[in-house]
Amino acid sequence: MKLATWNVNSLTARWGRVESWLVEHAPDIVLIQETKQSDEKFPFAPLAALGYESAHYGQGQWNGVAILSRVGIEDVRRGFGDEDPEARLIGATCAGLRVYSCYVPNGRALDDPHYAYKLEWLAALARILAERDPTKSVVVGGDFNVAPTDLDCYDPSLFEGATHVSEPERAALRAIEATGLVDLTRQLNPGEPCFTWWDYRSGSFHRGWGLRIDLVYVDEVLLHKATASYVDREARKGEKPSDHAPVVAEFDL
DNA sequence: ATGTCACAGTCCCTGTGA
Repeated sequence: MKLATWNVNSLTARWGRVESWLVEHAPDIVLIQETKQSDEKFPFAPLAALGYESAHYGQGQWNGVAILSRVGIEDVRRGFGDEDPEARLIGATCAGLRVYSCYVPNGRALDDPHYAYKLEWLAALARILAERDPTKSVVVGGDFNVAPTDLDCYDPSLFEGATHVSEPERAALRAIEATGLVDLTRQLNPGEPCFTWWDYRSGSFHRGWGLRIDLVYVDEVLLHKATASYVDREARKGEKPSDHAPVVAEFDL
């Protein structure tokens, strides 16, 4: 079973690249972030032609998350509950696995109200994961907008006082891990940076100025069934790429 | 620390968000 997570930075702008990537890599389950589409614009039919059922939580101009599955999609949950101001979380059950696609708020700056919203959002995610059905394996993937450790940042000295690396954000990730989850890409690639995002500006990708902020959390059962987790840097190259590369996880179920 | 990209509306430029 092959699962991928990818912040596409507008599915409208990225459709051609996403379609060819799905054909080439043939993942079974795909977690998408930043579709930047309403549900009306989401390409349900073209995805169905590729063999994927889809669930989308769209907002329009900003945010928007989706799950694509070739192995069934049931019990879709959009957001945390009744007072979700932004479309950043969708969950579904695919082939018996509970999967979540997450687009964690950026935070903008440590003194910005959006940073407090980011921490509250991560705490809400930890709460629903703590309350999950413990008999069902879970995958929580997406753009977390947090580099879990300094290894996940190309130059920590440039990020002092910035978002994405602050201690409260990292503690919020540890609270998610404390519900029984493991950062799969890091677990399978100890010591390797495995960056997933590079700023469009300044030729960051070619200079290696990246962060690892797109993460795949799995429970212990799935950890032991995992055979690989890697970043497809090829998808960050060429014409009109997203600023994020897909992260892939493979399991022998 | 910025040599970019995508979006919508003010609509072929500008402000916002990343």
